[in-house]
Amino acid sequence: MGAMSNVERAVSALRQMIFAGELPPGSDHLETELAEKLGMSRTPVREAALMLQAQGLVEMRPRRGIRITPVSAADMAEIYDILTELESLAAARAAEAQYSKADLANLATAIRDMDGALARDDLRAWAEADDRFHRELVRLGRNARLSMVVSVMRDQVRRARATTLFMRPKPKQSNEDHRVVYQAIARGDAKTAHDTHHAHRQAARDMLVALLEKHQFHGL
Amino acid sequence: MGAMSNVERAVSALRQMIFAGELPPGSDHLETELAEKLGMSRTPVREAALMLQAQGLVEMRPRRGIRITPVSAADMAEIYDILTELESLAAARAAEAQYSKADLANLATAIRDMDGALARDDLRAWAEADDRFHRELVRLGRNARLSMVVSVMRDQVRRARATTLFMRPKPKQSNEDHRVVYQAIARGDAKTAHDTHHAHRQAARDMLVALLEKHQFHGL
DNA sequence: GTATGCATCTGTGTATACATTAACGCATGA
DNA sequence: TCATGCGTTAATGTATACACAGATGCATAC
Repeated sequence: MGAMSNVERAVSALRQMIFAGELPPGSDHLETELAEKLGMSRTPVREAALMLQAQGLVEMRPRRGIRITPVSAADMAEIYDILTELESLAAARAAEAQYSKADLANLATAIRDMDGALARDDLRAWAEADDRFHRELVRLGRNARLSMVVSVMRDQVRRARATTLFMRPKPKQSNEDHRVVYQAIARGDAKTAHDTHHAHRQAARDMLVALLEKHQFHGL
Repeated sequence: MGAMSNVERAVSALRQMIFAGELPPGSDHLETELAEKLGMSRTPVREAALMLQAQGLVEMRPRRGIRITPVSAADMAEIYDILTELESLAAARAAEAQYSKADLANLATAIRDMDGALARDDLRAWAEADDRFHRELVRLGRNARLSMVVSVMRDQVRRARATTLFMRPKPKQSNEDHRVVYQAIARGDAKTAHDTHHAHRQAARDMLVALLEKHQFHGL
């Protein structure tokens, strides 16, 4: 049943609290404090923090506590640059892999869901489906390490998105792009898949960074 | 003096032992065993292992010990794909940054050192200077996260290189490429810097993967 | 000879204790 | 008022203890 160690529990709990904003960016938390809150001893909390530190979600500073890493607009630019390159590579590789329509079903579904969510003005559902599309795209690229790096970066993006989702223009062009990428992959056109996705991400990057800078979220 | 924690000591010591082949890929080691060898208790060893695990150098499997991650030819292909994309981006960004000749001194030195090493047939010195060139290139790209990801990937490459260095053809084209990249950066030509470096890395990838497959280093 | 179950044993996951050392406040002096 | 130094306090880094669970080997049954 409880086939889950305390370390794993601590990792999920801390992640959730960070994404929910319960542990705000820039805030410090003592190991003892978190241990008590999670109902376990310091040891698993420390190990969990170590893992989250490796993913850039927290920083452990001796005697100052575990700090929830703040993410500035400049940081987000860095992150998006990496995402752009790696996801585009994944798109190209996916196109080269000669997938069948069936293999691409998840992609198609995600696109449809985004359309639906957009029609209903349901931005949360849109964001969820968008995430799903990008995750699936990377998976199809068949590079386990790339997937891991991307997922770490995406975690950071998600933190920023929580606050910017309702400030940004409606993602209309976005779905056009997804469709082009999908079709390019379906017909094995690696260059188009790559370049379209690259432009897609770069546009998202510029929009988001501008938004963050404008609203001076210099350390969210 | 000893302003270095046991965890830090354990991390360096383990890294060194891994790179030196003293802890061979695929081998398992109990926490107690390593703790004794390093002259400390299990706690810092565990924490060090956790960090190295996040970098993909070891895997901790309950009750089976700490395994030194083996790297197959397929793994190396994955790793090089990531390196190729991210380093090329760094090259492009470096070109955009309008660096002065003085800023690029380290690059120039590395290239000169490679020339010298090649003339003396000193492959070790060549590899060291090559590493230096690539590290500096990434640094000039000014993306801290990218630098970290690349450095993790490069650690893996280094492990494979140790065994393949003396099997590969003399890296002659290599230095031509470096020179072109350098000049492109110097004159602010991002596209040439990017594309040249991209091709450079891809060629290295293909050569190395072929070499590894041929010699059936299926888990070194 | 092979499969199945059980007992043993050992390594890990976690809690806890403790020494160290950096941060903080206060007092002292300029 | 502000800087400097010292003592106190408290958080961490590390060691250690211990319970649990999974692996291993053996015995037994088929």
